[in-house]
Amino acid sequence: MDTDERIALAMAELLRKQGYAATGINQLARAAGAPTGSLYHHFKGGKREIAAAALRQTGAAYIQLLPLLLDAHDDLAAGIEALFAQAAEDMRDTGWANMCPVGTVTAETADTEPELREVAAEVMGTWVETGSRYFTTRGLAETDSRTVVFAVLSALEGAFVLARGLRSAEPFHAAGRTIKTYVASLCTEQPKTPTRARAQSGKRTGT
Amino acid sequence: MDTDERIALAMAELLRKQGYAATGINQLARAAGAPTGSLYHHFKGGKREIAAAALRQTGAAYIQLLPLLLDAHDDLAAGIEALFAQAAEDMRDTGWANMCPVGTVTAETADTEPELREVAAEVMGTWVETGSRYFTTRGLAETDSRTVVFAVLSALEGAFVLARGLRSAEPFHAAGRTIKTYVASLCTEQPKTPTRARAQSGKRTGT
DNA sequence: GCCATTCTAGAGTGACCGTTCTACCGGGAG
DNA sequence: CTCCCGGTAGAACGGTCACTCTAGAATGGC
Repeated sequence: MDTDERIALAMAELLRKQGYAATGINQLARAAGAPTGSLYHHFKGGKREIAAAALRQTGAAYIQLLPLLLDAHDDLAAGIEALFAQAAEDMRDTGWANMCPVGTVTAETADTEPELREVAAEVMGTWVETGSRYFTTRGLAETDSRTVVFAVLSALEGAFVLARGLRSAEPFHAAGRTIKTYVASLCTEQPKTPTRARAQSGKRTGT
Repeated sequence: MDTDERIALAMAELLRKQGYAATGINQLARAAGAPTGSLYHHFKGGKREIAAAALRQTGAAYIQLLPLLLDAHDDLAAGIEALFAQAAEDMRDTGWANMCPVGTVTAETADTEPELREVAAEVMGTWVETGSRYFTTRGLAETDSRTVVFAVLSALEGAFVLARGLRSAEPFHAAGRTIKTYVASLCTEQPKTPTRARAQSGKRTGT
């Protein structure tokens, strides 16, 4: 694996566990198996640039999970509920540590580190864009797709926080059930096309 | 105002803007208008104890908003949508800075500061308990109340993060609409047949 | 062989961290 | 008056911070 990637990956791991301010460069160096000097050789911008790279890397990886998990379900609403159940399981398996670094970093640095906030906004923007495009391919109207992806992301990020604090999977299940109901209500509103059994995905029209 | 309260209030303000690790004792002393020594006189536990007090204070204040905002609406579902709209407005008015300190601190310290995580869990616990009790008085079944309060809290905390990063109120509106639909479905549904193709008995505004 | 470049390695630097310490102030009790 | 004490004030302390600097090892072209 590329050294840059290894550093960014280690940073992402630390960010989601303890946030940006609490993560030290020396701690990162230890975690990444690289001396301090190497960190600054690969990322001349220092801690901030490493964090930015970590956010971008994580953001790209996370959004891929959406079609990966949802394509397995013909019923979109049920798929979304399963997605939340999966997130809950991951969270529990990692000892309630598996926060999303983008959320953590955004919450603590939006006012103090403008560059990181912009990177976070960029990542979230791709989430919304990619996600709403996917939901459109699953038969939702464009405005509904956007609403659903915002609802899913908000509920996920929030459930991460609640679950992390309470050490309970309940937030995920509640959020999943809620959005499942909403998506189901959208599907029944348009009895035109049943839209069932469709497996094609990944094909995207240029923007 | 009591000095202890003033310190905790200033801490809460800093926590929700920049989190726990990035908030220094000297910065807090400046913000609270008290010298370092006074801080340690009032809170022998230092930074951690002040943060704990801030979380408890904020938590108690926040949960009071729930009945305060929802009692104004006869229609519970509409009230919840209004609650999210209100949160969006506050967020925008404060320059997208108005995070919930409980969420921020939980996200960044759950693994590194066990005492703070426990305080956060205690606060969230009272939110769930108080909130579900309130929803029960509004006519929801007990299990539904619990689901709704978890969904509302998750969506709110998540929308804070998304909105803070994107500087947009859209997450709040999407989350509000979703939960409104869910609550409406709880109020109107007593279906004997699981037919989904049929329109629900209640009226639904398209939006 | 040579040299330049890339990357590793970690000691060094000044600034700031949370915390502790000492000094000081106002006022009630004797 | 003196003594005490809750509270104010900020200097001092050891430690850690992000970052820089210098030196050495590895690599590729000639």
